[in-house]
Amino acid sequence: MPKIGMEPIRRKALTDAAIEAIGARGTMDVTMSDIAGRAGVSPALAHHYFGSKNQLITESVRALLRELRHDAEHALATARTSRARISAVIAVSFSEKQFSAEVVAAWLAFYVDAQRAPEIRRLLSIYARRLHSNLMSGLGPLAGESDAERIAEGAAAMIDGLYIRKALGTGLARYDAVTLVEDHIETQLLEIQGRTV
Amino acid sequence: MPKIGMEPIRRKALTDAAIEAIGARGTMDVTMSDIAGRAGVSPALAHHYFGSKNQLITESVRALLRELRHDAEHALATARTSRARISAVIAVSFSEKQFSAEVVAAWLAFYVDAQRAPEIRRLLSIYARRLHSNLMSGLGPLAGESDAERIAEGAAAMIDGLYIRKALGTGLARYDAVTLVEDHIETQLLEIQGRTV
DNA sequence: TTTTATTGATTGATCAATCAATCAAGCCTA
DNA sequence: TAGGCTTGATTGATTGATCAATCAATAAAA
Repeated sequence: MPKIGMEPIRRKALTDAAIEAIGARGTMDVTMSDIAGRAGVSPALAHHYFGSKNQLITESVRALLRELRHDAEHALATARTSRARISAVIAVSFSEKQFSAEVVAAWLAFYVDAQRAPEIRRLLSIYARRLHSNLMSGLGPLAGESDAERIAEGAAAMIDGLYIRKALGTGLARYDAVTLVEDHIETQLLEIQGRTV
Repeated sequence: MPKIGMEPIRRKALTDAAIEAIGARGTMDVTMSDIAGRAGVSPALAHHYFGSKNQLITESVRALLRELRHDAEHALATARTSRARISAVIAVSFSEKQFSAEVVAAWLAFYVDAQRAPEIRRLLSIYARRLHSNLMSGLGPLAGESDAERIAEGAAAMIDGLYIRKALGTGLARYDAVTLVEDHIETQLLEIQGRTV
């Protein structure tokens, strides 16, 4: 059984399993046993590779963020206009993968864990800044500095809020969520035009 | 020491202490010891009055929501116009008390706990519906049915999102948060007027 | 003396973390 | 190329700490 070069395979399986477990329970309090079981290994092996539960969790968040960044970069790369960039950012935020009940639940759990673990907080702050700057990359050319900032801030808050509501089960469907954010931005941009024309 | 009629006093002290403890740690994993200590009693007494940790937590959420409803009702009662009703709802959501780091952290922790405890989920759903209907009480007279619904949905999501960001420490100040939501609603209402006039 | 308030001590369960032991692959050397 | 040596992979069992929950006991009203 023991083949060489297992490390990267096990690490990936374990971080995936951690997000899966946290998403399924909707809470941070999953056991190493549960996570390891989902990854098909013993709890002891998880400790062997990650040293502690905390480090496994941190690596899992890092992996989730990496994936999200990858998706965002890809979506932005294929957008031709500023307006299209904005829509791309929104579409990624509400993509099937990211807006699933499981991932949203894990996401929310991580937000709470950030209160305790500074490294998690740091990672989530990076996500918040990235969402903001991605929105700004589309809004910048379409509005003045302060207007763009304000619109981005509102849109980002709305996106996060729609996530929470999804986690609670009272949330909107993906399509409606996208429409709501798009409408907010569209209306704000229209109002700016009306002001200058 | 043992005086008669202590029960209501202890219950209040314990639910207050629970929110305080959860807010301070930013997590649901506070011990009965910690909560009881803050209330100045022994852990055993907390069990005596509430039966279990779960019930104490549930009662604490109920108390928090009761307070929020009370504030909202009071603010709405003194609002003269529809527009003032909207502002009143926003003002309560971002009142000094509700938007403090501690309460926001507790709030977020409860959202996560809702995944596990159906009763908590039920209570938070009630809050979400109430926020929505409070907003609608002001928006209803100012816009058509479907427009009002849409604007309320967006505003509610934005409010929740601003809460999350506050919890993460990257959030806006109270004044800026209020301004952002007010601006969203104002701009949406203007756009509707422009459409019909 | 019955009832209410209150606690210290104990129990039992749950877990993260550690450790010693096993097992198989490559690798070196005679 | 056969036989040992090393190293990475893996686990079962154990430890130690933490807590919720229980209980028996005490103390003061009424």
